[in-house]
Amino acid sequence: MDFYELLRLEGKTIEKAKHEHIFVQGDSDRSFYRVQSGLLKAYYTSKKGKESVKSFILPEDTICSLTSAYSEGGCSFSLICLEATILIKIPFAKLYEYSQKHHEIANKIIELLLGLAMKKEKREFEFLCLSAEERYHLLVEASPKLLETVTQNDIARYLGVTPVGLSRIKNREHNN
Amino acid sequence: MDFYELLRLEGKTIEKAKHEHIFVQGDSDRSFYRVQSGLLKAYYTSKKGKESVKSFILPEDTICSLTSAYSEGGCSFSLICLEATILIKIPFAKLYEYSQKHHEIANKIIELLLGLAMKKEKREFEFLCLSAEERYHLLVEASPKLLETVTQNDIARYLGVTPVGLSRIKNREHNN
DNA sequence: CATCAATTTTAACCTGAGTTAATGCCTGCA
DNA sequence: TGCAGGCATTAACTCAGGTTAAAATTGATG
Repeated sequence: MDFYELLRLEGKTIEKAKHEHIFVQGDSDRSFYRVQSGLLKAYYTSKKGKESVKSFILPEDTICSLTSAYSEGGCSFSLICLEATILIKIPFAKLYEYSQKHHEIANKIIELLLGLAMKKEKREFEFLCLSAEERYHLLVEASPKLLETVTQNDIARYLGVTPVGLSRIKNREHNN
Repeated sequence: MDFYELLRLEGKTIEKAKHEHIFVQGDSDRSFYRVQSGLLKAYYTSKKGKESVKSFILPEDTICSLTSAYSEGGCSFSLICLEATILIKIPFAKLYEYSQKHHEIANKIIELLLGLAMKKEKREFEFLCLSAEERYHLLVEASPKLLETVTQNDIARYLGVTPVGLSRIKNREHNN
C-alpha cells in the first residue's frame, strides 16, 4: 500500500476557483490536502485585521492545519486559492489510521514531517538571523517564479514587512 | 519494542559539564539526543559573529540537527550546555532503521516530529505576526522558570532583539 | 574580603520600517 | 471605452529597536 494509492482510495478530489477559501482561521478542518495543480496562500489575520502570509503552497505540496487536524482545535490560519486549484482531500485521522497498519504510509508521513520541520526551521532561521532585506534577496534567489505570480502585497506580508517597506527595499536595490 | 527500551538498548549515556558543547555549527553529527537532566542552548553564529538563540532544550526534550542527521550536511547550529547535563545519544540512522520494523517506534517518531513541527510553526507565527515586546510577554507567560535560569543576554537573542533592546522592553513594562 | 569579569541598565544618536496619504498605473468588467 | 477597485510607488513623519559607550550591579574566585 503506497501513499498515492491511499490518496486515490480514500481521498476526494476537490476543485476550487481563484479566491475561494479551503478553510478560514477558527474553522475546524481535520483534513489533509495534497495540491495537484494551482496555487494557494496560507495566512494569519490579527485581531486588528493585519494579514501575515505563512506560506505559499505549490503543486505536489501537502498542507493541513496541525492545530485543527492533530490537536483538534480551530485552524490557526486561513487557506485561500490564488489560482484555480485542484486538491485531494483526506481525513487526517485516516492517514493516522493507515500509518498504524502500513509501514510504507508511516514512512511517507515521517518523510513529509521531516520536510515540514526543516522548512519551518529554515524560516525560523531567516526571521531570527536575517534582516527583511536579506530575506527578500534569498526569496529572489530561491523562488523567482513566485515573485512573478504573486502580488507585491503578498510577498511583503510573507517577508514580514508592509508593502510600503518592500517597495523601499526594492528601490534601495535599484540605486546600488 | 517501545521507544525508551530502544534508547536503553542502543543509546549511550553522556555527561557534559556546564559550558561544554555537544556539537558546533559546521560539525557533522548524525546523532539524536534525549535530555535526561540539565539545560542546553541551540544557537546560530553569523559570519559577523552575531549570536542568535534557536531554542532552549529542557529535560525530556529531544534534539538533533536535522540538516546533519537527515540531510547529511553540516550542523546549521551549535549546541551547548548552560548547566551540567545528562543526555542519551543514539545514531539517527538507528532510529530510522527501527522505525522500519517497529510500528511503535515509527509512531513515536511521528509524534515527536508533529510536536517539533507545531513548535516551529508557533515560533514562525510569533516572528511573523508579533512585535518583540509581544513575544517577550508570551515568553513570560509560558516559561517564567526559564527567565530566572537563563541570562537576559540569551533571552534577548532568543527573542530576536539585542540585550539593550530587551532591557528597554522590560523598563517600558515597569513604567506602565 | 577584594577584585576582576560578566551582566544589566542607562543615555545619546542613528536607521530601518510602520503609518498615512496622495498619486499614478493596471486590469477587469459593465 | 470608460470607470472602479486593487496594486505599486513615493513622500513626510513617527517610532521601535540597533549601535556605541559608559555606569551600575552582580557573581565568581583567589
